[in-house]
Amino acid sequence: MERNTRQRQAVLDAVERGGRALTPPEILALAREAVPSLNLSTIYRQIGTLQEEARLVKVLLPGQTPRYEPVCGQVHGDAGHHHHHFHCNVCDRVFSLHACPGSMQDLVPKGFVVESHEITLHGRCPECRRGARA
Amino acid sequence: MERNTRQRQAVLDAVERGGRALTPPEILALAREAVPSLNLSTIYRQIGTLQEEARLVKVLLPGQTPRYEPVCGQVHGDAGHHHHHFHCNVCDRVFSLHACPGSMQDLVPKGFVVESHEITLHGRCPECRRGARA
DNA sequence: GTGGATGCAAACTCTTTGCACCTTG
DNA sequence: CAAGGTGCAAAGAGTTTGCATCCAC
Repeated sequence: MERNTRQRQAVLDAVERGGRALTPPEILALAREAVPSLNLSTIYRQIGTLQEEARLVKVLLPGQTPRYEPVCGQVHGDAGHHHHHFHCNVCDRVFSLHACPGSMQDLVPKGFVVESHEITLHGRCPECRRGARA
Repeated sequence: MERNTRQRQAVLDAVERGGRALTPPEILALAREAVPSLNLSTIYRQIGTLQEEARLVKVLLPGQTPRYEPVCGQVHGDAGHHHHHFHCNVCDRVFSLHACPGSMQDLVPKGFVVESHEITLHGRCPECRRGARA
């Protein structure tokens, strides 16, 4: 599963051009600019294989449909670089953050062992900060 | 929408007896001990009204189906007390945490405004800390 | 007795799968 | 030319809704 089809290239381009975590329908819309016949199931299948190849990461935010972002969108080339996300309450877009407060071991009562953590921030992105877009 | 039906009582009891955040099917299973005819759609409807009455909170963890916990399971009686959750990687149970690191505004680049945050910790609960249960 | 609640089944949304056709290597 | 990929449509999982019946007040 790594044939270089127009569809595969369109999906990769879309995810990279997006510059942020995209939902499958968002990827479809972007990728259709290159390949109008593109189908949602192809998106899902490519998402699957691209994840296996570690070229894409699934971004899960509480209560939201899964999104996907390219692995090498950041400064560090190492796959799966630890980071968190910001969700804009207005435009519903998701942005990657590069800061992390570090260990959360002090948040838990005695006896619990923290192995990992996820932080999601919600608020307004720069674009939506002004301009009272509902 | 606050009639005291057997079904409503069974759902409330189930959620309180659970002692932790439960999924709709888990609530159904527990509540059926009292009312065997109980239907999943009734669970969902009661979940809805109990949330409106602030007797239940929806607990959303990244990539997990929604769970629900009673509002007054904690020390503070005030509804909707801000808290976070710990997910045990071994037994898959979810525990409430009462600590919070506070504002996360310093995690975001300039221009972003943080209005709220969610933190999910993953690891091992005291019970699963030893005893190599898969 | 009346209006809200329930149970069942159908509708919906999101994702996955089966299958015939098409394309890459 | 063969293996794998694509598009379409149908199947699944989880949640919601329409509707006739039932029951708490």
